[in-house]
Amino acid sequence: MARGKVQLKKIENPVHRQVTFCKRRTGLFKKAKELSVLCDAEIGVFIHSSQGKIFELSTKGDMQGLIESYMKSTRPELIQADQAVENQSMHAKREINMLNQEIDILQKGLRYMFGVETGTMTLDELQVLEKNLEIWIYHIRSAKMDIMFQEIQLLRNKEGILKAANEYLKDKIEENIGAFDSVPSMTDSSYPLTIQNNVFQF
Amino acid sequence: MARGKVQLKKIENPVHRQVTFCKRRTGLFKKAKELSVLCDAEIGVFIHSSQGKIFELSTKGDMQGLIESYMKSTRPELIQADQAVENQSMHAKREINMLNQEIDILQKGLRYMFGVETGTMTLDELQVLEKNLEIWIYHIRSAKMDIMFQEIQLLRNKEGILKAANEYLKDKIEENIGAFDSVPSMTDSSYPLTIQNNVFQF
DNA sequence: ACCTATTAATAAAT
DNA sequence: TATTTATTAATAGGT
Repeated sequence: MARGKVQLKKIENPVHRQVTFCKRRTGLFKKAKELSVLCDAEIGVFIHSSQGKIFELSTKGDMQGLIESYMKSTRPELIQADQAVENQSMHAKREINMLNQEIDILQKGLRYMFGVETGTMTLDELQVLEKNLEIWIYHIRSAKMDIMFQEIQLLRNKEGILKAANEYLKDKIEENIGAFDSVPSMTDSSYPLTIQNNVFQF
Repeated sequence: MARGKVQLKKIENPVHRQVTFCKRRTGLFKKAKELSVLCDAEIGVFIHSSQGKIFELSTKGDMQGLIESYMKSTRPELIQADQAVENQSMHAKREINMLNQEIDILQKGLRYMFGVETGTMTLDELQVLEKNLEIWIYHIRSAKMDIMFQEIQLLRNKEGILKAANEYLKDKIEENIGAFDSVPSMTDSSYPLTIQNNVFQF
């Protein structure tokens, strides 16, 4: 637009190029500002020059905010990813806390077990520990009782089944006395004569 | 720039404004592209129209990359913050791993102490555990006894010292009966009449 | 969307 | 880098 058309290709003369860059950059920014004002738009422009310099214009506030709102409207998934990372971080911290607590408990338990602590423990602490152990023993005895009771029930059931089987067999034998060909074969397992091994695995 | 100057203020007529927006936006992008080609620059432009639409131009690759390199050169601290978050995340994961390993070890130790898995214990295992706990309680009671015995000894010693002090004082008084000027002064602390408080802190 | 009178931008010279 | 000026490019308003 002046004293000769310009070819749309890189200006080879570096001085010439630098001058044009400066002028047109100013012009571009001016145009951007005009457009922003005339049409009530928010515009961000950034230019990386071939010499590594950066020039920027943002018509509303700072470029950062403009970029952010640009990102929000064009790449919402990035924002979500960011939030996901933060959530992950929070979750990790909570998990670390939980694990540390668990370790505390386990360490305390081990120290108790090894008796390492009894040397440096006060009378009161030993008292508390003794109490805890007594409670623990109480729970263990309860568990033992439960198991034993279950086993007794199981044995009673087995006893009932066996008795019924015996009754059945006795009846059969009486029914068929003197008629050997109608005795039930051994492959008839409706009433088991043997108890599965695992029944006795207490 | 044609058929009359333009005032540098928002165009009130919406139709007119929209037309101008369209024309000048095209012009701005064209100028940006020209500048990019002529002067070998990388340019990013984004426009938020008043109607909420977004128009963008990036002369090299996609806007995302342009924004990223823009961020890198203008706000390196943001990139660092980002890396810090990632480092934190990595670190948290490593810490969780370490803690989990520690828990494994501790659990193994506990299991070893009990000689069993705590989850599904059999009657026999419970029996062993109960025995262990009883032994443990026995040790704790021994420790308690030791402490109490030591305290009794301490008290006996204190008693001895006090008795000796009393004897000494009695002798002194008898020695010096009727000669009040030679009674030991209260500042003489060779034989304490008072016992330090902490002696009684059992 | 196209036309064109007019303004704005700017290339080259200084 | 700033100014000048001849020239081109952009575009406001009308169709």
